[in-house]
Amino acid sequence: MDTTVTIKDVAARAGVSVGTASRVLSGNPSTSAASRERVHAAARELGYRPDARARALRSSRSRAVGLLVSDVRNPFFADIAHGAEQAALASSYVTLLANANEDTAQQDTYLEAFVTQRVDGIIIAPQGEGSGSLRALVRARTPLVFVDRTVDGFDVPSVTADNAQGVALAVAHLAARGHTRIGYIGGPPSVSTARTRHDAYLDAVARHGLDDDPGLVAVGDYRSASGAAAAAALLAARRPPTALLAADSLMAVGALGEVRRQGRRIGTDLALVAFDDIEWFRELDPPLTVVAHDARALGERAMRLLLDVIDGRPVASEVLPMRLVVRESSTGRPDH
Amino acid sequence: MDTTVTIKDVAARAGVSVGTASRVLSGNPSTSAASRERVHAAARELGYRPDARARALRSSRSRAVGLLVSDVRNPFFADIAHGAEQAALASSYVTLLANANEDTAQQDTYLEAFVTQRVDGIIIAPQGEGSGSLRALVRARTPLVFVDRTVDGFDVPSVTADNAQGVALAVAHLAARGHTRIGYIGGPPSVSTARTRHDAYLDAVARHGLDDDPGLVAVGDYRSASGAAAAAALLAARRPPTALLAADSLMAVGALGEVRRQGRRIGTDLALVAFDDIEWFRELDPPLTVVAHDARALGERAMRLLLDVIDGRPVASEVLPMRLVVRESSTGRPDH
DNA sequence: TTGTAAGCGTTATCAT
DNA sequence: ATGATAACGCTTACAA
Repeated sequence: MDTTVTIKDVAARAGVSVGTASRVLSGNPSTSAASRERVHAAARELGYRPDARARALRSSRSRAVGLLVSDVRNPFFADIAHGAEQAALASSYVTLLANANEDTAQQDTYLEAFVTQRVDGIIIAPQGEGSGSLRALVRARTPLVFVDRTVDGFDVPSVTADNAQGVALAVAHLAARGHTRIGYIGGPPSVSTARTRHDAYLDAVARHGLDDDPGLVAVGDYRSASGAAAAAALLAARRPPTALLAADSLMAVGALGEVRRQGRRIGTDLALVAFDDIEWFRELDPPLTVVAHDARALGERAMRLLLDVIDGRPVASEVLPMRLVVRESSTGRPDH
Repeated sequence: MDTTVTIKDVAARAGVSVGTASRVLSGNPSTSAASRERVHAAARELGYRPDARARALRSSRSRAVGLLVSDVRNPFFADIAHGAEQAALASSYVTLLANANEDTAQQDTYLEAFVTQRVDGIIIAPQGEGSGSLRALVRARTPLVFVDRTVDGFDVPSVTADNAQGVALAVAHLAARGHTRIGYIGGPPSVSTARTRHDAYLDAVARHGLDDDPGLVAVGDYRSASGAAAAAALLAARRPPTALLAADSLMAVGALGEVRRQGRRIGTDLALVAFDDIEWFRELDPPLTVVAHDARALGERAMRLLLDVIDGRPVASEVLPMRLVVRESSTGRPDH
């Protein structure tokens, strides 16, 4: 029996009007202790569950927010999602998690779905340049927050990591250990983090007076296979690097595999530093040195920012620090 | 300007009644070519986005489904979520993804949220024994499907993997390579997959006439740290195992780390077989032999099943096969 | 403090 | 095929 209990049933059982029932249930102070008592009792007995959609329709607040990440299967974004979700839950918001799957078309599909669902706001780790749907959202003044990545020309509050600092730390660490030829495996130029990290790499190389051979740079797409390909390209060069810096965890894993297939050993033959601290990176052989950001905090802060925007509070973008975690992949003695 | 375009605006612009506009927009055949033309044009020009909440309120179908996984940060569940989401999208359903975070209380919180949102159905990878909320859902005849795990005493259609077969394959493989003492790192008994796998292990050990020493079994909680602890316990035994079978990917990673810390080498000193094929398992050193299931297919099939239930079509539970992927972690020569 | 009633955006019923 | 109109479950003026 699909007997949905409505507020009407609760009111009837409590012997009050629906108006009173509604006021009690939504915490309106204009209620007597007596009716509060009886309404709550009735609701409990009937197993009443308010209909969020009806509520939203009338009050034009859905208490639902959309979160669009570029790839849920990337542990980094899974952590962001986790952090954001927990923060939303704490403010009794529901999170609709969508997965763009590194695909601009799917990103737009989901943005449309969010609009259709009339979410109160959206957090997005944007793909490439701003799509039409994204532009439309900004024009419609939909509460919006960027997380991890940004898009040029969009005036949207964001929570990002200090990527430039992260790269600087990594390069300084490798330089201090005597490396002068640091190979860089970058991400897709369409993503803001990839651009920032690449620039920071060039900058740090110059500042430390290291080799700025363009052959030391290879570009991937933030996926495992591209990291392997990039590593292969860098190592095949006439004068190969003695250290590798990978701009993303999955590409680092790919590079690791490629190096092993070539019969060389990370940590001793070749140093490796990766972005993103994934839980199991410390379990690899050898454990990986990483430039880490707190992905969970990133998601949490982004959600708080979004709720501020929704409530009309003033907001400012945030940049979270990165830190270097040194493990064996970069401390074995390089063979040069 | 928060100018939300409603169907009323569209109707006015098209010069028809809202009834006609609604019929056109929702594909009702009782419409003339002329009005179809004009309504669609008006909708396009105005940038009309139907309000899913209002639609759901009136039609009592939300075209939204809930998906509750036990841990989004576990790659296995991320893959399930991905598969389910894609299948939902193909039938123009929206997926609300929630994360129980291996916590029964949060599981209930989200189940409540799903009810409040009036989703059309729910897919769940259940925690422990059936909670009150879960029981309430069954009683209310909410369309429900279990994925990966089941709960005893609940008559709910499910999509699971053939865990018994998977364990049998793994044990047969190790037995064929001469191992007689296979250490087993099991999951929490509160989870159905853990129970099934444990039983299958005992069964296979008996069938192959291997050592059934109770000291060869250790129990973890499907998280990395517990895998390390379990491995430590097994290896500290008077007569340690020559091979390890881990009932979960994260515990396998933990075990890997522990073995390395003890200065022993997986593949040569000790064989290791893990459950779940994670993308980067093949990049580990050595690459891991796994018992694999297609997590994405699991999610996809579960979603199809759910949509069948929602539409009142007859359904039957499905069991997907597992397969053994042999890599170096189990093929190095064991030292016995 | 409480009841009454309008209305949120949409679909469904019933005439026409 | 189309137009009025009621209804979905809820919140919120407005009166009382």
